[in-house]
Amino acid sequence: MRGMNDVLPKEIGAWQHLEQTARALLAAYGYEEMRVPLVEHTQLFRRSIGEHTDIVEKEMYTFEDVGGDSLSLRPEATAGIARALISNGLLRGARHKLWCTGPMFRHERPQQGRYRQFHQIDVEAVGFEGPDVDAELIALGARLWRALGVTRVRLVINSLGTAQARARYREVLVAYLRAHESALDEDSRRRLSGNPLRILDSKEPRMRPLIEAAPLLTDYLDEASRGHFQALCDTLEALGIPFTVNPRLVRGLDYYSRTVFEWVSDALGAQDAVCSGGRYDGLIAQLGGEPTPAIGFALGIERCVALMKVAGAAPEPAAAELYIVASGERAEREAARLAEQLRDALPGRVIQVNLGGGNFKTQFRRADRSGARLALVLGEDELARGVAAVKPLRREAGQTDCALVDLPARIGALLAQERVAAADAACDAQEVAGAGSRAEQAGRD
RNA sequence: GUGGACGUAGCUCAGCUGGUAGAGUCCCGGAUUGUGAUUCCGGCUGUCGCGGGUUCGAAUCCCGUCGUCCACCCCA
Repeated sequence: MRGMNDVLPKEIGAWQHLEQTARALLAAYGYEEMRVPLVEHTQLFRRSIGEHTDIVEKEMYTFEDVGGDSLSLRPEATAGIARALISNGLLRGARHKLWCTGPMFRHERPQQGRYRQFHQIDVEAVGFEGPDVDAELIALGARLWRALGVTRVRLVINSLGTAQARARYREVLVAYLRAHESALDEDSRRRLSGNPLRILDSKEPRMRPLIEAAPLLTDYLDEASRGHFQALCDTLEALGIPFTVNPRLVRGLDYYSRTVFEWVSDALGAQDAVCSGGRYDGLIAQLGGEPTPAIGFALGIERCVALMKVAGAAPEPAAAELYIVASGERAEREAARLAEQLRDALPGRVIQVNLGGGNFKTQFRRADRSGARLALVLGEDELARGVAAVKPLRREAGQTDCALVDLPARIGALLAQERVAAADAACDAQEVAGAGSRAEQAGRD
């Protein structure tokens, strides 16, 4: 399927590392996981995201179910979460810190970092009005990058003000753009009536001078929004989180108000936003719930994984630690028994027993490819003597016999030792690589 | 939705102005009948993306289609 990807075992390590890191961090900030359906009534998205947005106009997977209802695969998570809070009666002045993860669907032309089925981690703080929570969400993002070792991201923020302030600005902007209508490109002319603020985001070089001379939303903010934004900036500075204010950052979903932000990277090609969001103080009321302020963001998992790869922070899949080689019917049965015994004694260790027979050559080849640091050898000789041979596979050392009854303790100790050796080797390798890149850097300077 | 590049072995790719497909790697076997990773020797693998057209003859030229990638657009 176009734009739909398989995540293979080779890459799943990065996904799991991201998910586990985020899960732990979110729990530590007091956010609770929730899950909502992949499918909602089409109307929910039309009303929340906005009729004139590209997402609703041309990117939704919409279909009629057997009962005749128009349903859509969710193109984003916030609408579904807002709906869930309303329909489960969870508002009534309550406050919620929530998160959710899963696939989203948009029918776009795929390119780097943009897929038709993509995955997000979505974080929402509902019922919080002040700028303190805006700063907390951004701090959470900053901490996630640090925890993942992702470095090539920077924070861009802006304030859209209240709906009223934005409406006022919109009139001014449209008037300005109409006055220069002949200078607008085709896309911008189309957006003039539907979504004029998005014109400010245009990458068309011809449009640059016009956009730069346009009136700024910042100058039309209401006092309360201005204060809110200033407080956010002050808090970010106090937290030592660098940011830039981009008065032309507008976001493409209609429900945003006041604070909007994006974490962008120069390492992702044209799709440079890894994580972005903003405040949506009016959305819940608009969907029929009690007026409740809220803010949230979505992190693109595929894009984040790409950044982890760039940073060399994407872990390899876990290698085997012990591989059990056995030759002969009796030895194979004994190997299966020993493997289970070792799994009891050493939970968490990756123990693979040779499956499907094969001569010693074949089995040792498999042992090598499994990445195991130790091989346990069980043949007729060993069986007759009541021992198994233990052979290190990753360093020069002879194999030694070990009585079967002593195996759990012995293997446990040896694997611990091997782990230390592996960590040392990795450390050395990193130092060498580090020295290399430092040298390169010096060379460039 | 628009534009551009590209689809040849499991993978990375070569294949000239049309003459019926090749390298490296991987995998398998042997050297070594109880020992991997190295070395040497031998071997397997193809609807040349798919469909049509031009031609005596198409991987090669033309058209269509599907897919991948990149950019516009949009956004995570």
